[in-house]
Amino acid sequence: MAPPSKALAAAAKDRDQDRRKTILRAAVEVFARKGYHGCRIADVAREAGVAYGLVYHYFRNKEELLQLVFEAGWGGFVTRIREAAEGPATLDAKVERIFQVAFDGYRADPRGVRVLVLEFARGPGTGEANRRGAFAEIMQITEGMFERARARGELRQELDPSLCAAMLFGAVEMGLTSLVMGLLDGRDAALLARAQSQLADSFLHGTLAAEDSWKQDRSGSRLKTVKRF
Amino acid sequence: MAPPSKALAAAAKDRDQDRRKTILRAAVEVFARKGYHGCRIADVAREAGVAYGLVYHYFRNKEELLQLVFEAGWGGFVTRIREAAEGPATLDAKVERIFQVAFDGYRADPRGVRVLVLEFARGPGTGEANRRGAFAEIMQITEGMFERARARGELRQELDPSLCAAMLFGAVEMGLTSLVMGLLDGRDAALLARAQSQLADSFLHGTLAAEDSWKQDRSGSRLKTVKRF
DNA sequence: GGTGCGGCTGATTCGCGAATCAACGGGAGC
DNA sequence: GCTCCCGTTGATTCGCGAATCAGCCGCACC
Repeated sequence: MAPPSKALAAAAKDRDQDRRKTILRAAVEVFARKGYHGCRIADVAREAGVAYGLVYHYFRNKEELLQLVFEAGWGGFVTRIREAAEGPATLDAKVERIFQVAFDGYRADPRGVRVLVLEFARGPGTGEANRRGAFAEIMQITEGMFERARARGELRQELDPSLCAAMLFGAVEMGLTSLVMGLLDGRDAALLARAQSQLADSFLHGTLAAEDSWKQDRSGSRLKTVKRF
Repeated sequence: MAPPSKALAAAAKDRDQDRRKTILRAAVEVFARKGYHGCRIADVAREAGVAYGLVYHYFRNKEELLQLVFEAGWGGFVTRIREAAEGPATLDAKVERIFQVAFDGYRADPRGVRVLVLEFARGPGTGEANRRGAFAEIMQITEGMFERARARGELRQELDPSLCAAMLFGAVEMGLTSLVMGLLDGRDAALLARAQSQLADSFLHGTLAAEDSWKQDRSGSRLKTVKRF
């Protein structure tokens, strides 16, 4: 064993990290329940079961708390999305994987996703730049994915990759928003799975380049193909 | 002419309404620029060129200001969406019309749309109930549209109308968010038109029931049609 | 048992901004 | 020209909540 003082220091460090985790967890909880602007530091402290002042012992201020919650959740998400988007798989597999990642995130930590969705891209305040950057980053990754797919002929030639990215994340975000707002029941696992696969499927069959006969059906003028019956 | 006192009263009422309009306009401007929480009443007053206290002469408090901005913008939007969704037109015409309505709104008043998009569906605070209700309302209208379309065979049978509604508004909202966040250049009219038509087109060809041969291609198991090449 | 240290506490301070209100002024009516 | 009314003003009040800080335990070490 190491000298007692060392062992103690290590233990202390562990407890320190535990405290940080506890408080961050509490922050997620409270932000999810009342929103960033709708809660007080006191609420976070109470939720964590610690004294008011201790929050300031571990974190500089309220904004840093939000920032860290944000980074923790978003960072993992971006990593997974990047993995999904940059492999050698086909476009449809990648898109399905992206929906999978998003919904798995929700399954694992609905509160955390709630904070990300609700406080995301929110109006000016410290950290706006960060979040705008985070948003831009993921759009860029996805845009790249669509660009490469288009070059390979997997994506319809006439589609703009950046708009595809916008639409993809629109579908993801609104799907999650429906959960977060309670319009869909997030506890119903079957419903979740169904939503995930349907969103991916609907998205894909609108953007995947056709590989068979009906391709020329739409390669012409795309807009205003109004058909009555 | 009416007696002078009557005429004056009318004129006064007009000026009153003008003031209200001016202040509301200023509020939209300031909310768009700094966000609801990021601005002071003083900012609104300065923008409107009136004294601080006058804002309170015309409006009960800051929240009422946001509420009215919200109602003005959202009310018109809902009305137009309802008109679009409830006519006898085909589903694809309706969907195109919905994108048209959303983008026209942006063209007419980007600031107003920015406030709606950024402050919309935001974390708890007064008016949450209102906004959740507004959100639910438009989802419901759209869901109804998809349900009827499905009954008529215009929508793929296996799709859930409420998820279609979520996806549609996801596409709309994220398209507008891209504009609002500056990822797309909102001043480029051609780009706007292109975005509008592409989003509608991509959405439709993923959800419209196929009317010709390739239908059976996808009416079977929808998920995981991974094709390598 | 004493001592010193550091994690922890929460009453206090401080600043900000929403909301108030007493007074002002300019125009209408006499 | 005088007066009264009311839209308008902005200094002031008030409450809230972020951030501070002066100590208070409890524990390790002696």
